[in-house]
Amino acid sequence: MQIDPSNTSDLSAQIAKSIRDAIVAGTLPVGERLPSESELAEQFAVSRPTVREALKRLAAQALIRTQRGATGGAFVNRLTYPEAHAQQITTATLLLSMNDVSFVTACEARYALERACAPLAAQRRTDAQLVTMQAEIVRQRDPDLTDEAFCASDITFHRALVDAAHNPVLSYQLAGAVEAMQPLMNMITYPARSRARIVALHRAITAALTARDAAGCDAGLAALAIYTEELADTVFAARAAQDR
Amino acid sequence: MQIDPSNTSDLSAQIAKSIRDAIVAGTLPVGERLPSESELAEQFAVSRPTVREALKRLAAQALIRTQRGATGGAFVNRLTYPEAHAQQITTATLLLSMNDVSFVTACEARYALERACAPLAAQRRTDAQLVTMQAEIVRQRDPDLTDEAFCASDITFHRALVDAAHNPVLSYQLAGAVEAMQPLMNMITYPARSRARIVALHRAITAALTARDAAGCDAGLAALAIYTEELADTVFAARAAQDR
DNA sequence: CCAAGTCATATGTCAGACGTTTAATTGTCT
DNA sequence: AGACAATTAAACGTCTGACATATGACTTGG
Repeated sequence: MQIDPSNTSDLSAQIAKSIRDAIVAGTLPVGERLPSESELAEQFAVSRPTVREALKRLAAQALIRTQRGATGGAFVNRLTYPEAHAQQITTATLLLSMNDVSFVTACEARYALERACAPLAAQRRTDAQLVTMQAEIVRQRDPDLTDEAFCASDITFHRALVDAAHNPVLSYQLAGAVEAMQPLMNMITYPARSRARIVALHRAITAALTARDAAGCDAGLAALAIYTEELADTVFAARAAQDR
Repeated sequence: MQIDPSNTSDLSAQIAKSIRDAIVAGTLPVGERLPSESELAEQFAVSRPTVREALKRLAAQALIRTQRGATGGAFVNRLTYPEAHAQQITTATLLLSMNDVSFVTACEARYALERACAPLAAQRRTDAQLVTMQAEIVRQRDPDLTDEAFCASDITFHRALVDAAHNPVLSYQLAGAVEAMQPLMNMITYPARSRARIVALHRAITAALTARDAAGCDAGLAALAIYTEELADTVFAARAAQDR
């Protein structure tokens, strides 16, 4: 492994890229121990702090993990679903919050993705998912529930719906997207949301899933999407009136 | 901004988390310049290399960008779609390659996601997307095309399909997933794939999109999904026979 | 008033050192 | 001989101080 010595700056980025490429290409398999920091420094002909900066970059992406001690070092990390999921959420959250993504765009994407797994969920849902969803519905009917708790329950409900598809890749993709969008959606729909209506739709979706009714599940999600957009319209109209 | 001084290790991770939280919370808005490395070192009561490691972690996630020179420093970066997209691809690629994701699982997720945007694509596709898709079909009919080039063309085709939904959030989510899964799919379907059949399905999908026929588009994608699974069965059967 | 040179600032990099963690090795005692 | 305790070595985590380099701002001369 060597880097371009002519490029005078950002050595740590070059080294990080070099190692990352080796990992992606499979040259460094999962669990493999990288050379020690001193050895890497010698190989790349840079100082140890520079190597360390490169390793920190990789650690931030969960590509490696480090261990101290005699048999310590940097090891190629197996990227787990929870880790990838966490990265997905932060990235998506920042993307949404920093780019003035309109509410309709986010909402549309969220429900399009969620409806994508409705057929699979209807086919494969287990009792565990149904129990989770029903429990969340019970919680959501409690009038004393704070708005924050209602949101959290909503996320759990939809997470169970996604998990019912029993496809980890879909779960990873969708749950990340849904969770990242939820704060945005809540922020906007808080003032106008009618819990009763939402709970009714949640019940309808759960019932469809119980009956393994893919079309019904899809219809429920579609209705939820429409209702959410209505809410957004109401909120935006109210804001416009207030600004006047 | 302060950190827990009792925790004796992983100071750079703590500092990175602290700054990341400030960015996510909006305390540090986009474009804002962070204090200089020396100032941060003083604030957190650590040395400059430690601060630098923390900053490199954030840079690896595209949360900040650094500039050298007199008015330089670390600035909160606006996360753009291309950046998020690139991160998405590396994460998803590693997740798939490191976790023995079965082909059917990946394939199922990929087509479920792609079908999610079929209705929107049928409704909103512009001539530009149709032109792109038709051009790729022409290229794919060239018998001299290498397997690699055929793959690349396939990605471009499906990317145009996704972009036709005209929802940047969907594009970011889906294109990342599709691109990450493509190598896996190609690796498995290479030996058995019939280009003529694939091109025929691509033509059907493009025709449906031209006619703004959402159901037809969905059907075409469904057929492509089924065909891909058939291919996988063939390949796995052949491998099993070879192993005997 | 403009242009060229100088300066200050901040990042990028290096060298060397010390502390801490951890496991393997060694040594001693039962 | 075997088990437990002390030593040792390897590696990461952090610090100090320094120098190199890029770049905008200031100063100065025409």
